[in-house]
Amino acid sequence: MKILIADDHELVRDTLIAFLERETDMHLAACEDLNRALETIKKEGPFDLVLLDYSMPGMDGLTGLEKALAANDNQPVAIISGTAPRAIAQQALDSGAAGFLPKTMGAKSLINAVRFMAAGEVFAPVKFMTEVIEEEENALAKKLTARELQVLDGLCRGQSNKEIARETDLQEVTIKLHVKTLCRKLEAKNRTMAAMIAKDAGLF
Amino acid sequence: MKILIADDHELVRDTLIAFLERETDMHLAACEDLNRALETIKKEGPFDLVLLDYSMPGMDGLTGLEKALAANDNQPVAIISGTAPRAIAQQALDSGAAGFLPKTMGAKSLINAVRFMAAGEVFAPVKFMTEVIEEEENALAKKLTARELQVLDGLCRGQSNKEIARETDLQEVTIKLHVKTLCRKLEAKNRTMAAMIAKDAGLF
DNA sequence: GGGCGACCTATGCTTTTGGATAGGCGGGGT
DNA sequence: ACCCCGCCTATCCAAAAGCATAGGTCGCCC
Repeated sequence: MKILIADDHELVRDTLIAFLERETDMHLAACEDLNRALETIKKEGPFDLVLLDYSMPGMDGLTGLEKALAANDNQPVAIISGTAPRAIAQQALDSGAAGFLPKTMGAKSLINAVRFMAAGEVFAPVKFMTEVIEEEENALAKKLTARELQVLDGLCRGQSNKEIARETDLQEVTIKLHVKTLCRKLEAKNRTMAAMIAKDAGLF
Repeated sequence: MKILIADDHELVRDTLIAFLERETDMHLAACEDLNRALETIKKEGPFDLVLLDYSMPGMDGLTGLEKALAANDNQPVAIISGTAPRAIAQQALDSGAAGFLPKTMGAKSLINAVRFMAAGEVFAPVKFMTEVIEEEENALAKKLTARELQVLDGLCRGQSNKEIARETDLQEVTIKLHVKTLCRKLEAKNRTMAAMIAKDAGLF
């Protein structure tokens, strides 16, 4: 099993290699930026798995991923990152990455993840992928008052102002006011867009 | 490493055990329903991983999962199923399951998944979790004509009828018509609800 | 060739939204 | 005490959305 690791932090490369070599029978290669990685892939044939650091010279977001995938005959290429948020992880997977590894992962889990991806499976730590969603919820939710959230919930269920007014025991005009401030705070043009933004943020 | 497998299909139990014993050094136990599984857990102490079939006598949806988690000192308990849809998988993970294994998984991947979960990670096959979304997309999308999808896209971006009309080079009244038929087909009361339904279905 | 469904347009009408402007009430901070 | 802010209400108006009804083209299938 041939694995290529590309990361500009020498420490990360070395520990990763040391650990994988000790615990598995994998054949490892490493380099410190994308261009060298691409060269190595061309020279030493397709790897069973390529690990790319997300913030590494030459990566340019996810275009580096696509280049590596092309170079490696569409064999598994995964992204590894210490800082990238969950949204990047999702994008990476959508772009055909074999997985996404946050550097916060335990070493044992990492080995298993590597085995997984080399076997052709797609891997992403469920914890990481779901945890951060809650953060976003709060980030958006804490900008809104309790009332506004209540009204926003109504919007997301497609209720009219009148219906929301009945449910909240307020006047219809008041709901209009809240809808307007919601649109301002969420930078939405109208109620529908506000509802979509709330939905996108994982709220409700 | 101690693993307990509970499945009412003897064939599944046997092949699983045979495979895991041959490929790993795990100590395996097996039983054919939830009650026996709970007894085994109590008698033979906490397991490093418990695999529960989702449709097995005594499971009663996910309450069986919770019982097993309690019995096993909150050590990893995972759900394995051949038929359960992705929604169940999500619920299971939310309820504290260590993972979700569709029976369609390859044997090699399965071993890795077992290792993973025994190590305390949460596992779910990304392919499975995202694939099914596409099915739903189509189920909804194929009820709609091309035009209607085009209009629905506009709704989801919070556009007004007029804006959609400009983009599609149609009259505003025509957009109104499509919105109406969309609401009928999607069983929505208004444009906002239609947009939310589309979003929920994973469309756009 | 007739029927049917997707698609487009039109008119006329009511309801809902969205926006502006203005004011009252209560709590928290300076 | 004063001001600001969240919250609620009010009135007026214009725009957008929703609904009904009616009619036209086109392609497909029996």
